[in-house]
Amino acid sequence: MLQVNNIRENKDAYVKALSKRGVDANTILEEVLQVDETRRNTQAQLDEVLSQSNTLSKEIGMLFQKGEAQKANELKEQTTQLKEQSKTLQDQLNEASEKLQQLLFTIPNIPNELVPAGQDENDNEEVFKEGDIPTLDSEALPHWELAKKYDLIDFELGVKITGAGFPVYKGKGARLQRALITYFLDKNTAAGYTEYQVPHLVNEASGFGTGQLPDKEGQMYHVGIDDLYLIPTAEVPVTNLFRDELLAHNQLPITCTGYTPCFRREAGSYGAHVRGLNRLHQFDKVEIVRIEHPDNSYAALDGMVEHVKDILRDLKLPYRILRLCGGDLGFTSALTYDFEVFSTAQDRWLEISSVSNFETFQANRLKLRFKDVDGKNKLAHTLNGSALALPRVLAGILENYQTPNGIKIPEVLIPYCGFDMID
RNA sequence: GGAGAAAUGGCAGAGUGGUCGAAUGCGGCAGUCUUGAAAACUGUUGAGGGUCACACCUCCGGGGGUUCGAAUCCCUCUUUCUCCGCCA
Repeated sequence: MLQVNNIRENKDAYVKALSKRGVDANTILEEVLQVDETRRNTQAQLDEVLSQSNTLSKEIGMLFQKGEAQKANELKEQTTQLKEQSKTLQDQLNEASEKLQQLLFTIPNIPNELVPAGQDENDNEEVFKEGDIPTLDSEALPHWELAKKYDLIDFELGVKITGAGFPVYKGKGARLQRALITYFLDKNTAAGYTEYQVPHLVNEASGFGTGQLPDKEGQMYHVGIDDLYLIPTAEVPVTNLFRDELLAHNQLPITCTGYTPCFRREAGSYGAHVRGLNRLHQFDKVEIVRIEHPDNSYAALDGMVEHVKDILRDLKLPYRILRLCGGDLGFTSALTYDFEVFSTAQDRWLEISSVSNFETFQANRLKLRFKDVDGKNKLAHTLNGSALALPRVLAGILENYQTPNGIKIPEVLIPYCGFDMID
C-alpha cells in the first residue's frame, strides 16, 4: 500500500512509473489526494469539537467537586450540541478513511526505474544466463514420464485422495524431495538466514499484511469454519512475524528462511503447460525473507540474486535470470528477478525462483517500522525470494540428469539422498 | 468442549467514574562524582495524528454501549493463565 504523503509529493512521477504496468493512475491518484484532503479537514474539525467538549467536561467535573451542582448542570446542556456534532463528524471521518483505504488497496506498487515497460512475460528482460544445456538422446523423456518409469511420483493417487494438482511422491522421489529441502535450508542458514518453522494457516490480518488480500482472495484456499487461509507461500507467515513491530535500527537486517508447503487454487490457469510438476495446487518451497534498512534494500536484493545463483551452480542446472517487465510484475513488488531453469526434455524454461523487493509497500500494511539513527520511526523494506521452489527444480533435475541407464543425482545432493542414481 | 481468573507504557506492577497518558520499581538515555569503570545521586524516557513550532486530538487487548466525563461501569470478541473433560 502506498503512503498518501508520498503520493502528494510525487504524484506525477508515480503516474509515469505506473504507466510501465500499463496502468493509467492519474485519475485514481487525484481521487486519493482529494479524499485525503477531505479526511484531514474532517479530522481537524472533529479535533476542535472534541477539544471544546473535553474542556467543558473538565469544568463540569470541577464544579461538582466544589459542590456547585447547579452551574454544572447548566454547562451540561451545552454539551448536547457538541455531542451531536462530534458524532456526525466521526461518521464522516470514518467514511472518508474507509474510502481512502479502498482506493489505496487498488493501487499496485511503484515499479523501480530498472523495471522495463512491457505487457506480459514476453517483454521480460533477460539479464543473465549460465550453465550448459545438456544434449539428450532421442529417447529422452519429460519428467512426468520419468516419474512414472522410475515410480517416483504418482499423480493418479493424488487425484484419488484429493484431486488434480496434488501429487504423491514415493520412494526415491520422496527422498530426493526431502534431500532438496534439507540442502536448501542448509545452504540458506550457512548464508546467515535463520531457520523458522511457521504455521501453514494464517488469519485474515496476515493475508492483508503481505498483500494477498484483498487483491488475490480467490487464489488462496480458505478454511471457512475458522476463517483461516492456507498459505500460498512462506512469505506470508514469515513476513508477518514482524507485523506491528518497531525495530531498533541495529536489529536490521533481519534474515529468515523457512520450508513450507504452499497451497494455490490456481483458478483459471488450466490448459497447456500444466502437466506433471509444472503447476500444482500443493507444492514445497524454501523461502528467504529479509527486513532491510531502506538504504540497503537494493544491495540486499542483489545479494539474494547471487545467493540463488550459487544454489543453481551447486546443482549444475542451466538457468537464466529475467527482470520482470511492468506488466508481469507482481502487485506488491517494486522490482522482481525471476529465475528459470531450462527443462531440456520439454524444451522450455521453468520458473523456479522469484526474488523481489517490496520496498515499503508491504511494510506500510504491516506497520513494520524501525527507529533510525536520527530517532525517527520509518517503514522498513521487505524482500523475499524462493530458494528454491521444489517441483520444477525436481523436474529440471530429472530431465537434465537423465541417461539411458537412469537418472544421476547432482553431486551436492548425494550425501542428502544416500544414493547417486535412480534406476 | 465446561468452570473460573486475567489482559495497563521496553519489562514488572499500581490505579474501580473527574487535570490519569497513567504512581512506583527495573531497564534505557543524559549529567554529577571518578584517572576510568562500578556504585550512588540528579534529570530524562511510550505511540500515532496535527503544527514552522506550540496548541490541540487519539490510543490502557479489539469492537460497541452508558455518561457532561471511562483505564475504571455494561455488552461482545480475541488472547493468556488455572481447574475439569477429550486427545496427538
